[in-house]
Amino acid sequence: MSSTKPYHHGDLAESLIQAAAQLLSDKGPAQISLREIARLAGVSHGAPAHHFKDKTGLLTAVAVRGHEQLAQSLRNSQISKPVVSERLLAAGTAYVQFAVAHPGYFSVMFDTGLIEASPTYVNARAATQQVLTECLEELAGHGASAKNIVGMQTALWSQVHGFSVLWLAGNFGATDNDVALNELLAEMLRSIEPRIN
Amino acid sequence: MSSTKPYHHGDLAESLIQAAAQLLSDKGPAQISLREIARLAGVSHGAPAHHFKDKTGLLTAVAVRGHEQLAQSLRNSQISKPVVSERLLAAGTAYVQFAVAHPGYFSVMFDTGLIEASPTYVNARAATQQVLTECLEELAGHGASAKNIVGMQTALWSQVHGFSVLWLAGNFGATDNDVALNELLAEMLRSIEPRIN
DNA sequence: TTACAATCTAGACACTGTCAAGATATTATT
DNA sequence: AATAATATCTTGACAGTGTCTAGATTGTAA
Repeated sequence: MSSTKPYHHGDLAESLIQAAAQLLSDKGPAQISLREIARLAGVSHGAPAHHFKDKTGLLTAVAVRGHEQLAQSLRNSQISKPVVSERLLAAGTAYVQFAVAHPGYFSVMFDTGLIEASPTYVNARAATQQVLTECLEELAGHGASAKNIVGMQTALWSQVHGFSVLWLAGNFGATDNDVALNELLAEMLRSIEPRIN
Repeated sequence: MSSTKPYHHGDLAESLIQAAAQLLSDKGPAQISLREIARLAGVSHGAPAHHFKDKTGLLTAVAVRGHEQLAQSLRNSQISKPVVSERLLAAGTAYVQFAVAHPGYFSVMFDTGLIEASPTYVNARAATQQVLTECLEELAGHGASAKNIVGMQTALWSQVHGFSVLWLAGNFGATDNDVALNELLAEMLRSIEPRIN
């Protein structure tokens, strides 16, 4: 029986990313340590160094993973919504729902003080932004100018990002009330409309 | 001449808040230590404990100070703008300009992982929110319902907060280009309009 | 003047991130 | 198949951190 764990882990890099995401979700970026992540993954405190340059490197990998998942969520949100205005609402809702469902990932995905602007990260972040851009570009056929698109993407992105941050920080009341969240979010997204000029 | 510094500092609490704000602005919340703040204030590493419970307590005091200043900036932004739509634009611009001008304060003002939800802090944060509410309430006389006000405040706050966060994180390009900031911000605020229903 | 309290220093502790050296396992080469 | 080279992981060390305790210094009030 003696199932002593092997000296080599198998897929430690992946385990570390998942352990980090778990702890980030539980305690937030300010309360986690690299050594605790290693303990949760079942390895010694020095092991992570062979897969990630340092703590920042690991958190950057977590951020990249988060962006990949967020971009995918945004893409999926579009498919079943043929109407443009509905599509914007669906994408915005998907953005916020991702942030609330994965606060661990979300907490590092845009924090330049915790992560590193590596090419991989910059690309992953740009991919997320690209989905939002595509989402807005369809409005061009409805009278919006190219310059107007920039302002509207900035508006949509800022709005759903700000809502996510403020919600997670408890500025809109209890953070675990999904019904209240969806109501307030819909209320917010309904309270404005794109101005085509 | 021997101007040896006195054993008692004089106003250490205030000096610690300012030293913390300085370092927060320079290096961000993740890279600062309580001991370094104490060194910058010219006292030993144990001194802060007599004025703030712990590191979280000091950062909370910084957050309170930040909210006081932001609320004041928002109030000042309203006075010279009699037209409602202009007033919203002025308040939103003031919010973002505060965030960019005082990134140290802004970095802790909404971070529940770094600060403590003390009554003082909650009150200071509520005061900021109250200014935004007053800003929107004037719209009620122009056809907006009370329920609609909630959505619109959420929209305005989320938008300017999200813009601030995304800008500071470098998602809109260089973070030190004030001209580009004001252009993009105006473009964003112009790209939507309140929907009165 | 003398207690008393407030303020600050100094030392200790466990914990952190990172580095270097060594142990163990896998892969490549012959 | 035997051996060399590489990748992976452990262990120990180091300075730095937050926080606690005890003691030194100063201000205040009786």
